[in-house]
Amino acid sequence: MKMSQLLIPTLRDDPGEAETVSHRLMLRAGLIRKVAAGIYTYLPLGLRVIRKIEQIIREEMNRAGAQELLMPIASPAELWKETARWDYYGKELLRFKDRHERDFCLGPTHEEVITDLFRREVRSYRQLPLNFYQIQTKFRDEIRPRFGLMRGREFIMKDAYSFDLDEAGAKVSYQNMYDAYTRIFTRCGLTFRPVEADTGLIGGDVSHEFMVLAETGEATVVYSTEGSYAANLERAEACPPTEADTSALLPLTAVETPQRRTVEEVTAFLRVSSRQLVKTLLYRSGTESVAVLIRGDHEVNEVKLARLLQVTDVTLADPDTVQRLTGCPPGFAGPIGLQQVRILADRAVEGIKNVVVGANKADTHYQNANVGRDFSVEQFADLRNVQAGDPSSRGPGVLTLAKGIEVGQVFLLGTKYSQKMNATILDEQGKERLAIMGCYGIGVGRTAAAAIEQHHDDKGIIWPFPIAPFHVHLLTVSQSEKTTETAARLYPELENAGFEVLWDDRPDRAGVKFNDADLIGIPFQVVIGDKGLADGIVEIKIRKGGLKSRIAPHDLVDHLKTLRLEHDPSVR
RNA sequence: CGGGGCGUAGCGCAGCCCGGUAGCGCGCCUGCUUUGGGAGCAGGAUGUCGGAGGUUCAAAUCCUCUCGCCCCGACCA
Repeated sequence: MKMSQLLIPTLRDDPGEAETVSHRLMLRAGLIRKVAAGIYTYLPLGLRVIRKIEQIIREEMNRAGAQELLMPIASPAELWKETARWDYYGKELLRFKDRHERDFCLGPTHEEVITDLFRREVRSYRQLPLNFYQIQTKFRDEIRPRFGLMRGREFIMKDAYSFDLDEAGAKVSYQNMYDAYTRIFTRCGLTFRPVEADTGLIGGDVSHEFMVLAETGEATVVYSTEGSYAANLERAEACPPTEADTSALLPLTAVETPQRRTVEEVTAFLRVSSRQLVKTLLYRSGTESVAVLIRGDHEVNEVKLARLLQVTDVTLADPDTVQRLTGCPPGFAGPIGLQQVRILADRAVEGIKNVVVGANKADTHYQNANVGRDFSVEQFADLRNVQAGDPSSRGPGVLTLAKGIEVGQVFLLGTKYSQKMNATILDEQGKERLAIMGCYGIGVGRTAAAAIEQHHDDKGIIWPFPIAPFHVHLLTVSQSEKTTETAARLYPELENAGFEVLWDDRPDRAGVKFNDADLIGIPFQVVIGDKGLADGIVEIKIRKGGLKSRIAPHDLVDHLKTLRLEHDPSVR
């Protein structure tokens, strides 16, 4: 295509609204424009990238035996009420009424709609397994959309749903999708890592997230230095302490700790290690309050706590609630004499002796408090975030933390939706059985953003070949007839050889074209100008690495074909 | 939801404190020259100064309300 005829509004200055690399470059390279917070138009160049990623997804989903369909964006409240997610989903679900005052929402995900389809249309186990997918616009009214396509409110998602007769079959379907995702992200040129994940609002039993490792990632990934264990921090299991504290129990003593509230202040004041302090945090979930005991150098993992309590979320109690439950202001809560609430504790608290705890009295702590002797704990559980250097809970090695962008997630749902919506099928004995489901999502725009996060330099984007908007950026750097004629001859030759070519035929100066080309990041740049033609050559620059070579025009196509073998895995 | 910041030409910004009727750079349009890493000269167009209300002879500027956007946080006692 000719650049003079495409809307590619590149920007010379960084737009003020963008901070992260991918957001900035997507705006500067003319891929997207914002319409409202978290809502974007995909410009021609951006859409080509999106379509490339979608195509890879389609090919791999089809190869995995999934079938494509397309569900509506708007869905009626009735379906969501069947699963109770009409209430559960909260403000993220964008609701509206039609002209008859009937409730609708914009689909943030499509378990309800697909399960409804399934229960109406599928009767027999003979039709299973089934896997449906769509690539479609989703809407989630996020609390804080940010970073361009990374966390939008409206975004393109590939979602797939599998239906099996039994657990074993569902596991095969799950693994099948796991493998397809691995192929998809590999083909997109991403460095990623599948990690064990929490299931959140979608629900279910088993889940993995596909994380692209990048500093700007919003998720924290935990992985073992030597073993294969990897998990989202929300999920990562902490090992119980291995060494038991064998110290003799010392007598409990109350000490004054005026104005010392935080772990730092109290431990500094009492000159003890933060490992010798046990903090008492009060949490609320719905109507219930619980106290959580955690070692001073650890952090509570609220996802783990919520799962233990079997609720969707927990929040730290506000100061008034703390005052009411403990009789003291925040900073001095402790387990000794604490009434009215259940006391839960992280496993790391179980074996330590002679600890510092709050005294439930302003400006006072206890020293040498001991579990069993001075207070009791209803249940010990894994309730903390793992830390770098902790031993891996499975396999060898210690844990390392890194930031990651979640580009895909797979869930084994079990019967969560089929049960609520009564999606049954007849088995060999003619008995009705609930379908076992799985669901599988990929953020298409986020995948593009993640690719930029991983592949860029200070000049601009460096697209991996398979998802680049074009393969070859043809730059004519003179306006002479000779140059134009050469380009006009090479352009169709390249296209006939299977290259997608963007020809910068604009009457701008060379510098402008070079800078735009580097910004846009098409893998191969071909420079045609009078200087080169006088020597009988055109120039090739590989965007990644910047390697330049000079080549006779009639050898260009063959040479690029050879280069493509190196850069495009799909032609290997 | 809480905190902070920002809304002035397509983009990046100045002007605001101290009121006097809007400016700079880039981009855009015309012409000439130039033409291999963001050209030069000359001429030109473009703003309801986010919106509403108020104060004033006079408001981008002061006051009140409101909308939008960006960033951080959402309580670790």
